[in-house]
Amino acid sequence: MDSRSRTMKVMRPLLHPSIEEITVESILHALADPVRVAIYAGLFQSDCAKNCTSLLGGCGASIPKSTLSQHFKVLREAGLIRSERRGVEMHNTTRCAEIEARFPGLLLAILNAHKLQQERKAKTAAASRRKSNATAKGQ
Amino acid sequence: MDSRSRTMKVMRPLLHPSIEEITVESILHALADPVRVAIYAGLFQSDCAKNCTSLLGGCGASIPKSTLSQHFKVLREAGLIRSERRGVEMHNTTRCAEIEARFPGLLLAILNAHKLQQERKAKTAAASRRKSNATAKGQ
DNA sequence: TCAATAGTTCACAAGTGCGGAACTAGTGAA
DNA sequence: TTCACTAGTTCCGCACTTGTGAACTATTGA
Repeated sequence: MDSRSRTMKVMRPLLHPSIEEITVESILHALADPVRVAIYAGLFQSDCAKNCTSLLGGCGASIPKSTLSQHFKVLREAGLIRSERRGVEMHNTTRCAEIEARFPGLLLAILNAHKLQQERKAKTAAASRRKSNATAKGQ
Repeated sequence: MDSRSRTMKVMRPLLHPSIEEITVESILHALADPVRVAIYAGLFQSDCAKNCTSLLGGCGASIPKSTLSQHFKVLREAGLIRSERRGVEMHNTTRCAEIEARFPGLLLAILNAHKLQQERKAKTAAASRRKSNATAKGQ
């Protein structure tokens, strides 16, 4: 028995569920978080190349890396992404082809709805910005 | 000031978000629970008539009514259903037309994925039942 | 007015999630 | 080999969320 084995935190190998193990519930739960949909949408667009920190900037707010690590874990264990070490950093890819085969249309519908919501949010934000600028000038 | 007003629990009117207030996240969160998708799928199929207890039987396990009430509340406040009192019981209807207009294809994709998963589950359950029957006969 | 039925609210236990600190793991330079 | 650096994970305390029984509201029909 290794004397370190009790206290030592060994990094477990990353878990990826097989396609049969993936459930609708876990997919919906994973994508029910604004940060995680944003991560997933980003991954989906620029497929095949994203590590955690490159998304840190893109997601807007500064998210602690422990939190980000958790988010990636949730996405991974829901079967949405595949992560593998590439040297010092992580390489994340979507498993959208597999999921599309199992649950046709699901991911595209969610991502599309998310996009629509973002566009709408951007539009209303721009409108309220214009409005507050106008009142500022007015004063 | 009503003397009862402090201790008395007044039943608040049921909250229904307007269509603009409905978010993808809240929809996904609401449907990420196996009981709630089952409720929603049941409502969707036999549209325009379901009260809480009629779903109690359909959902399989015996769910406490306080829990069921919470589930309906989550669905309602996510904008997925509309509830109104009809005498002593509750009348729940889906708001699928509204949501379809706002997020096209989302609900159908989720419900379809859920159906696929249920069918698959039923099939594997039947297969394992057959198998255990065969071994029981064998002994 | 009272009993029955349907559903809600409350309180609390149990579970889940966030984020800082401490860690592992890989790399490249001295 | 050793050291510093970077990328990400694990642990743990604390806050928030969820499930459930008990007590309640609301409505109906006798």
